[in-house]
Amino acid sequence: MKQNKEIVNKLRSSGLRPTMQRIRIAEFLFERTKTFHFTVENLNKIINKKGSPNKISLATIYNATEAFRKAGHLKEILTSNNTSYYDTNINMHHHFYDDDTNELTDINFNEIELTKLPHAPKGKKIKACEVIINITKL
Amino acid sequence: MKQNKEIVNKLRSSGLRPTMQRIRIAEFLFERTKTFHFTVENLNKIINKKGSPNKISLATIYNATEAFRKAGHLKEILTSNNTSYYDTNINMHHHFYDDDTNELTDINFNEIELTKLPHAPKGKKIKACEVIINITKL
DNA sequence: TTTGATGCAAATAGTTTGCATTTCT
DNA sequence: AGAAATGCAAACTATTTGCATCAAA
Repeated sequence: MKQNKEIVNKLRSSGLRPTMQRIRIAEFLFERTKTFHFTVENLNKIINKKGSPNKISLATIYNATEAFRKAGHLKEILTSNNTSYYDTNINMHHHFYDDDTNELTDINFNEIELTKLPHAPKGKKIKACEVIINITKL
Repeated sequence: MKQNKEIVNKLRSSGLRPTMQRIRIAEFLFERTKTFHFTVENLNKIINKKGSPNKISLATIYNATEAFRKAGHLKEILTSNNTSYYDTNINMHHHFYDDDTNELTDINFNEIELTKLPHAPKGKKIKACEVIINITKL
């Protein structure tokens, strides 16, 4: 098996066994400079595209994606349709949501300033905070 | 059929035929002072709870909810799970989303202050702006 | 060697669709 | 009458689960 030290360490240090499948998926997702938005179905098509060596089962792709999300390597994106979207950009950032086309676009976190936030209800703590700006055509 | 003038007018003035089913659903959703958050499945259970006179089919509840949303009487709330949530409060406001229980709670508009916003992409205008604060147990 | 991960298929959840029937205008 | 809405079941899509097998620690 090809040993990609960096990826193996990334997995290992998040408590994930570096299996062949996870390594392959992680290489695809994390060895890139530009942010990548995807659904599991997308990822499956790409990973298992014709000519790929060994197929990775869809269930495993779901598992790996979920494991990466739990480990903080992926962020789940809010949408109004019933499909989970993931984002390789785990930094805090916000989105434009186009009401006409249902498309999401990133907004850098420093383009928005939140100066007042409520307290979390008792027994709870704030984990994340996202702003969604709905846009429509003029 | 019981004739609820106010509800009938509300439907009629949004171009929706005031059918028995729509009137019953609309009465339940809109004749209240407190905001109500729901999924179609929730709404179905409530509308068709034991003892209810005539059953309204699930498909009709989906249709009516979507019709009300299109007419601007309901707002769809973005979440990261794969279920559509609706809100009877169509005014601009924000939400806590409890990652543990999947529950939504309103945050008054004035409890959050946004002091800096990006410009809308060209050809688009900002229509609304919402903040979702994810919370978890301590 | 034991713990966790994978693969497959079957199950489930949420939502949509097709079509005959009914209701509104 | 004509258009639109309803009800039901079947279809569909995204996701999860059960379980036997397999790989990593």
